[in-house]
Amino acid sequence: MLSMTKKTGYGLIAMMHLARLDKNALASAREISEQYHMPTALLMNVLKELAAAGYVRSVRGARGGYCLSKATDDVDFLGLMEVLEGPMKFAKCVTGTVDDGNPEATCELMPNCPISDPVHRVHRKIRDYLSRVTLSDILSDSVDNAPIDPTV
Amino acid sequence: MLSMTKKTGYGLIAMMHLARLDKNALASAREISEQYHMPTALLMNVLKELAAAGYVRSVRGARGGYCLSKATDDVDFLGLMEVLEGPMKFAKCVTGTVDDGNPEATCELMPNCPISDPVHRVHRKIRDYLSRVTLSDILSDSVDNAPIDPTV
DNA sequence: TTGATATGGTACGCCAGCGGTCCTATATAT
DNA sequence: ATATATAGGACCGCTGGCGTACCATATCAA
Repeated sequence: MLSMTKKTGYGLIAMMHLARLDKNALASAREISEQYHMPTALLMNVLKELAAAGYVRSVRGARGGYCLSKATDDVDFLGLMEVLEGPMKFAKCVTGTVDDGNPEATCELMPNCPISDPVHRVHRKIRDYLSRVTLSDILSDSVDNAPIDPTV
Repeated sequence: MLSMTKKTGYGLIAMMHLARLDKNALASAREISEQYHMPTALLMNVLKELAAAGYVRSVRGARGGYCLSKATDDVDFLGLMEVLEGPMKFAKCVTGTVDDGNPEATCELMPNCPISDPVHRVHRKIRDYLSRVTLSDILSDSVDNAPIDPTV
């Protein structure tokens, strides 16, 4: 249904929280989860994944926690989503990384799928859009309202 | 994972096929499904739903079948998707019809969700984009490649 | 009139993936 | 030494996507 998962939502909230911390400050998974009423154990998993992907830096042990490891301008919505959900696929037959190498990723069912081309274009368009939405945009609540160019 | 369902893919292919028929010609679900190697029973269900929603006209009985009941310019991707998948929800807490009445649809978890606003904007942007992609665009393979305005 | 062919409507089953929990190991501040 | 934190797993229930099946109804053709 074209929806992002809750993990992405939790991750986004956590990233926003970390972005607002003072320099060199840390926040623990427990702190964040309680503040925003998110399931603690689940947010822990999310932060682990974000740490493994290099989006946040972790400090272990008592008084430990997480902080951002990227500038907010360098964090994009698509990247965050793909860390937590795997490669975006607008259609099942569309390979993750904008057709990584093979432009016409073979459809499981049809050798030459009649809708492959337009679906790929829509896929790429949404993907590009999401990759341009940064954490800065989200923090400043300045997500653009101008309509996306409708040309298919 | 932001993906459309197979039903939508099947529906799209069927609509394309019907759009290319001669005037007053019909095509049966069986014909279409066999031509594009789609599961017949499933495509039958899809066409039933499209007929109920007024996207195609049905003729029952032997030699019956389906034909388009709208101009290809009046069929948009979003509408088709929503007929077959239900209202699009970029996030679980986003109500279907672009916040039908209540602009700040209440989040199930958080009274005032910290990401509600930007998520709503992204939701609306993708939704608007998809509503501007028409069956004509898809048929003519002219789906726009210009990037979507990145302002969040 | 009868049979073949088509849609209308609905119910059902399988299964992957999402959402969430829990356990053990490791690191560190007090 | 203990409490607190992350690291890295395994595990599991449930929803939703995908596909099948069944019966009723409509229509063409022999």
